[in-house]
This record gives sequence, structure tokens and C-alpha cells, in this order.
Amino acid sequence: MRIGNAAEGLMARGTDITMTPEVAIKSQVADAALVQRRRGQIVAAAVELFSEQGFYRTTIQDVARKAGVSIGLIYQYVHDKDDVLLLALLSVLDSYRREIPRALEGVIDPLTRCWVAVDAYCRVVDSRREATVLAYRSTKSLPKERRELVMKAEIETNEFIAECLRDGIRHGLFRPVNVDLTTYHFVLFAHGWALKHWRIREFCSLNHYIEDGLDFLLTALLTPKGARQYRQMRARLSAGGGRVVSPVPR
Amino acid sequence: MRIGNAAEGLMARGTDITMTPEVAIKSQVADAALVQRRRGQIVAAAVELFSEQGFYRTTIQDVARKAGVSIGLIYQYVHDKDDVLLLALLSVLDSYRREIPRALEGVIDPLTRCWVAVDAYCRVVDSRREATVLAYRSTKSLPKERRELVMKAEIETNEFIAECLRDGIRHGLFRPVNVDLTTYHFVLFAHGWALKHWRIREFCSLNHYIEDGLDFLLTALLTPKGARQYRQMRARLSAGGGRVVSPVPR
DNA sequence: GCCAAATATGAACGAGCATTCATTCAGATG
DNA sequence: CATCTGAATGAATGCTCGTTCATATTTGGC
Repeated sequence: MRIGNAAEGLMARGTDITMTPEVAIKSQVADAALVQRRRGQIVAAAVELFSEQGFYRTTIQDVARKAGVSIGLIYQYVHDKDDVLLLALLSVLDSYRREIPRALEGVIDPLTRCWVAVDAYCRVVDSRREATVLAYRSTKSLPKERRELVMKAEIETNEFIAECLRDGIRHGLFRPVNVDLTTYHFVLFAHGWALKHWRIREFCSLNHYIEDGLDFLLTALLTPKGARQYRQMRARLSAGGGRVVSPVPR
Repeated sequence: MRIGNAAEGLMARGTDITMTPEVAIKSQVADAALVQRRRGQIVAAAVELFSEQGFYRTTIQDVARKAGVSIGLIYQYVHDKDDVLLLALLSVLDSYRREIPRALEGVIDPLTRCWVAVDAYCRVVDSRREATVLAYRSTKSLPKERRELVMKAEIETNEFIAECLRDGIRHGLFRPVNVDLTTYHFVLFAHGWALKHWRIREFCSLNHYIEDGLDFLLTALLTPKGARQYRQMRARLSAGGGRVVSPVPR
């Protein structure tokens, strides 16, 4: 399963994996712009409700009410309730796939890129914390084929991290570890903020979690050369306020 | 939230958190031994079915059939379907709480204890892989109070790891890291084997996962002194066949 | 061997919910 | 203005379960 330059085309226009040929959730309605708007409404309501109450405890009635539309309307844009779940999950995974590259824009130094990527990952996860947990809860409720779409989206996101690791190794900053496995240490670290938030928040802020955790994981990864550069980077960062910021403001 | 010598009493007799005063799931049936046997049957069937199909897609009918009992009988041992879920989840968490200390029996060296604990954790997770995923999927479906029982059980399991870390730090083998946070790196690593098995199995066996992962995490943790001991331990281990074994056979 | 008491059974009940579809509505077309 | 088309509505339908309970079966004391 080779993934090229992970996810290049996609993020060009709007938010929409929904319309990817593969996903192809049929709608009764022809007007593409309308479909996108309506599905946006529906999915936003659904993510919120599913996250709070879970998929099965949420009725289509609930979704319709929160989205401010009728029950019938939902069925014009979606074949069944499972479709709503798929769209909801993909919208979450897609926000990862958009935010990480956005944070990396213009960052060149491999070590900084690695930091920024994981930092950004943790922050999207935080901004969609409940939804991240939803993904863990509900992906298995999808029929096999649909589930694979979600998995594929996850792999594409991981690829951003993996690429940073490969880059670091190539530059002699990281030890030549197994990239696939190491990627998961970082991915689980980011997801962990959502998964274990109920406990971790008792002793740790997001910033602290990121700094401490990244420092821990990088310690395992850095070569002596990498370690030297890392100390410089940290000095630069804490001089800049302690929070990594993309140098390309928007 | 202080946890003493985590979980001492419990494992004396059978498998049963079920009868802990806190859990106190009422049963119509008086005979305690019978209750234990029947609940065992029911829970075993439930864990299997819930893991496969999810909680909501599994009917009580299904559970009854698989357990080889009638629908009515289940309601003699449990108040409602949610009770079955709680019992199922606690039985999973309880297997962690039993297996880790069992593996640690008789192991004294702090560094080895740390390795053995995480190794054992990964292996229980593997032996109950689907059930571990179930815990992530379904804990939130429990009402708040019940959910807290599950969380408490998880914290108790984590305490085995945390204790190993504290011990290593005390002996100057580990850097003086934040124990609570570091514990989660290890916990997520163990759970990760179940959560991401769909992907990781494509490039990695359990043994490889454990060795590589533990090596990675320990690298981040060890002091120079610890690192020296670690190299010795690894040498000893690989001489012994490469697989850590509890020195107390049973 | 007989009779309570304790267990076990599963048909029947009824609530909850996804999905449908007959109907209404808004705006474009000519 | 009359007509047509595509969107939107939500009451009605029908099915799927969780739960109950009247009844059957087993157990163990005498």
C-alpha cells in the first residue's frame, strides 16, 4: 500500500471528501453547491450529537432538529443513517488532513517540521476532542467497505508524520528506527490527548502535554547531532514565547 | 486519588469484581457460586458478541443463544442490558489487573520489572485484543457512575506501570520524568497494539512490536547508568531465547 | 417419594426509531 | 398568469428489540 506525496490534490477547494468518487454517497438533489451546504449542516449537527450521545442513542429526529431541517430532508442528501456516520467520521479525519499541512507551510528545517507536525496534530485533536473519541468509538460500526475509507484517511494523515521522520533520519538527526512503528508512537501520543483526556487533564494542560511528550519521544529518537540541533531549536522556541507558530501567518 | 499497593485483596479467589460492594449488581438468585458461574457464562458470550458486532447491534437474544441459556435467565442475574456491558468491560479490565502482577511475581530488578510489566500488558491486550477495542468503543455508552468504575479500574492497572517507573527513577535508572504522563506513553503503547492492529499487523509481529517499542520508549527514559544495566539485561534476555518469561512457572 | 422454594423458560407486550411518501411550497419558465 | 420542477415537510408505517411474567422444571429437605 504505497502512498505517494500524501494527499496533494484534495485540499485544493473546500472541505469535501464527500464528493470523492470513492465515497459517492448518492443524493436525490442535483445542485452540487446545495448538496455541499446541506450536508455541511447535517454533518455538523451529527458530529456534535454523535460525540455527545453516541451514534445509536442519537436519532435522525435529533440530527434534523439540531441542523434545523426536517427529517425528510436528510434523506434527500443521504441514503441512510450509516451514511451520516460515514460523513461525520470523514469530516473529522479530513480536518487532520487539512490542519497538519497548513501548519507545516513554509517550515523547512526537518527537526522543526517534525515538532510542528506533531504539535499541530495534537492541537487539531484538541479542537475536535470529542469527535476524535467518536472516531474510535464508531469506526467499527461501519460496514467493512466504508470502514476502509476511514482507515485509508487515517493512513494518509499518518503519512505526514512518517514523512517528517524519514526526513529527519535522512539528515542524520534521528536514529534509523522503524518509521512505521515510530509513527504510531507519535500518532497514539496525539490521539491519547483525546482518548485519555478524562484523566490527563487532571494533571496536565495541552501545552504541557505537547512539550513534555514531544520532548520525551524526541529524546528516544535523536542522534547526538540531532540532539544538538534540538537544543538550539528549543532555545529559539522558548525565546519566541514557548509555542510553536507557523512562520506563515494568515 | 491515592492507590496503595494497587489491588492486593482482589485476586485471592476467582475472577470477580462483579461482587465487589461498589459494583453491586443485584441478582434475583441467592446462591453466590451459581451467580458467579452464570454471570461467567453470560459475560463470556457478551464479550465475544459485543466485540464482534458492537453493543447496540447485539441483542439479548444473541447473548442468550451464545451463552446457551434463555433470555429470561439473563434477567435473573442482571438488571438490564447495560449491566451486561458493565460486567463485560470490567472482566476485560480485570484480566489486565490480574495478569500484570502475575507476570511480575518474583521479579525484583527494577529495570526488568518495568520491561516485564509492559511486556505482560501487551500480551494480555493481545490475548483480549477485540475486547480491548470494545472497551474503547463502549465505555462511553455507560451511564456516568458506571463509567467511573471502569475508569477507576483502568487507573489501578496503570498504577502497576507507574510504580515500576517510580522505582526505576528512585534507583537512578530512569530520568526524573513526570511519571503520570510517561505512564500514558506506555499504556497507549500497549493499547495501541489492539487499537491499531488492523494496520500494524501488516508490518509487525507482537514480539517485534514489544521489543522495538519498549526499546524505543526506554531509550527516552534511561539514565547513563540505566542504559548500562539495560544493555546487560537485553544480553541476558536474548541469551534466554529473546522472550521475557516469568521465572515462576505455573 | 413428595412438596415447597429456587431456578429457568420464552411467548407476548409495547416503546422507540429508521425510513417512506403523499403533500405542500417556492421559484423558474414561457 | 398558468404550469412545471425540484425541494422540503412530518405524520404514518412497520419492524426491531428490551423487558416482563405466567408457567415449567429442578432441587433438596424430610
